[in-house]
Amino acid sequence: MSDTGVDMAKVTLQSVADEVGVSRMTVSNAFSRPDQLSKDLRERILATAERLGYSGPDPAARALARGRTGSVGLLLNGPLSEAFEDDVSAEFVAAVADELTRRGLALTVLTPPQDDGFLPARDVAVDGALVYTCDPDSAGVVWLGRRKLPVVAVDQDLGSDVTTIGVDDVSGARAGAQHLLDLGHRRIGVLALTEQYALDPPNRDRLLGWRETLAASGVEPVVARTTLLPRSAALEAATELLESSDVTAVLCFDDVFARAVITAAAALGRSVPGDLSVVGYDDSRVATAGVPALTTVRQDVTTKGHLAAGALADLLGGRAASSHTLPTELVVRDSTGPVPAP
Amino acid sequence: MSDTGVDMAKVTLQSVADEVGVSRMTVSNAFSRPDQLSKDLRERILATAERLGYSGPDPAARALARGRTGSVGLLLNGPLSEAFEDDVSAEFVAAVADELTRRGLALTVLTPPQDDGFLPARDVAVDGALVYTCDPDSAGVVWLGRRKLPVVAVDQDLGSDVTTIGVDDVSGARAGAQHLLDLGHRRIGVLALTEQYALDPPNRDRLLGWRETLAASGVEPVVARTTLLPRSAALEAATELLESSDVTAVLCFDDVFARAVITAAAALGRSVPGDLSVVGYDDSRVATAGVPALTTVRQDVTTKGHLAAGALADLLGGRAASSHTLPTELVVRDSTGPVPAP
DNA sequence: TACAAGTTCTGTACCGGTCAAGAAACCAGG
DNA sequence: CCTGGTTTCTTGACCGGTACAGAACTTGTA
Repeated sequence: MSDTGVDMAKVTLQSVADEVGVSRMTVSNAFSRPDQLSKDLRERILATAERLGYSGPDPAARALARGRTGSVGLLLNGPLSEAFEDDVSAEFVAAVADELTRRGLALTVLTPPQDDGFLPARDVAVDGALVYTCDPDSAGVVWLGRRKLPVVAVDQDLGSDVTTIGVDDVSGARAGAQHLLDLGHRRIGVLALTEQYALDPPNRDRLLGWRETLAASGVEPVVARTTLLPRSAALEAATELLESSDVTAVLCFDDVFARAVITAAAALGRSVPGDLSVVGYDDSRVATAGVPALTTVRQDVTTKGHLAAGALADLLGGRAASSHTLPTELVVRDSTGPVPAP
Repeated sequence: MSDTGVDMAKVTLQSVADEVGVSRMTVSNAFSRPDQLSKDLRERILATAERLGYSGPDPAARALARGRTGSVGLLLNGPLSEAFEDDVSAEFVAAVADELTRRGLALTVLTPPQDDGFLPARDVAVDGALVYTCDPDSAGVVWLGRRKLPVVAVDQDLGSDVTTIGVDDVSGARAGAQHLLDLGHRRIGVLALTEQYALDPPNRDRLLGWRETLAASGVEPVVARTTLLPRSAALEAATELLESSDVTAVLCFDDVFARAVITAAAALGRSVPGDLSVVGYDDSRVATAGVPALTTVRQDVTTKGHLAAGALADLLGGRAASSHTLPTELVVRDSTGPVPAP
């Protein structure tokens, strides 16, 4: 009966089964559980399927029947541009995707809702999700909770019952601050994220670490705040910080901000590290890409991504997943030096 | 009967319906088509659902019943690291995700297969896919075809029946080459991707544009090849190019390579643009981030992403989608200058 | 030779929704 | 009071598979 091969009507498991003359279940097994039928019959079924233009079990139907989709969500806050255009986030996403693939899972980006009634965190089929520095009260996080999906939190706290992968930012920040103190700096500036990120753990913890350590030496930092985007914002904030205060060193939320401070300093005729010391954070690409190479606090973002993806995969596989706090390490390069002579 | 609110047994549409005393379909409408029932009843249903801990229709089941998942795939080649850690790709992905969200769609990254039998392009439920510079013969592309999914090709050719969003790289490359010729350069080097990317349209077209234009003036370029990763590869290739030839200018596949050439030149005691002219491509962040600012060929990656996502969304919505070839524009900055005196 | 232990394949019961058409109640106009 | 158009809710079929418990045949083995 079957003719051309590429057909007009929809080709389903059933149609292949009818054509071969076996039960639907057997065809299903031919695709999904090869050990359940004879090699001979299986090949016959696969050949017929090929001829009929059947491309294998429909993923959506399979997802419903099996109860899992083969894809996990990644919940990000803010505009995607922030996540993808930032070196550190991008590296994290890449690491997550790599590890997930290795575990047999795809990655679905659960974008924050925009205009209409479509809310990925509520409406897209995923087996679980990674929550990356999101507001715990945001719609996305709340819906994932309602759906009772397995979740792994990254760089944030979602409660003690949620597996969490984090970085010891407080220690990292402390090390950076102590480094400046050791070099003799006492008038120290800080370039952090705006209040809007007050609860964002990285921002909060780094600020905390700096403040604690500086306070222990009786230093009260001059705090300037800015946003990740637009990129020009950091430069403006840095310029203002340098113009309005007489700090001899600046601790920055990340390496990009550190570069902005260096650029701003240069524009004001001050050189780094001669006239001003600058400490970055992350040890991302830009830390070593420019001149001078940045003194910064290194965190292993790729490992963070691997661990997070692995933990979620474990959870989905019914295995236990443990939380981790990754260490940080001060890397001293060329952007910091002793206090300039008065 | 219902007690605590958070229940043990699975809560389905049916259980909510039973509790309220209406048909299952009515509950479905309460969530998916509010205009199909009285406001009063709808509120009662929603309240009951809330109390029972029902978080709305199951996405997987809905996907099967409706025939669409609400998510589209993005097929990338090579390791994800290449896609996400490259500024240009990252910007593209961000633009795609932004536009998709606006259109009520989520984005699923269809990673290339690794070890086991899991192949996202075949096994993950999506409504359509974006194919971004992939080998047309790769498993991923082939499976998307078998599944007869709506597809939009980006920066590559998948046949005339496939909607394609591309960039006029040939013209862009021509402009870059002509610029060097106009400055008087005759010994010109080229830093392209390795043969493995021979069929990659951007690489192919840029090479073509350079060659054509240079040939028209009787110039045969010195071709060096390298890979995107590891990043150090470009620096090595650039160094070798400069050491083994006496080119006075180099045309680069992208801005990152251009920076590598400049760094290599500096290490060899040659300054840009005094001793050597360098032309980048893309006008990405690194083009203006360092010194000197790069003369480069600008392409609008964000628009490319918006167009691609929009075209796919149109296709899924049953609308026609048209192909586009985006223009390029030579941006002359500080990395090119006249031929140095002999 | 006969019984426990594989293989192979089949039946039936879901998975949790949505669609399209129909029935019941409601309302206005003639 | 009857007719036709709405609004509101229900009915049955279907989306395209998978899980699990047998049934029918082979085998190994005592």
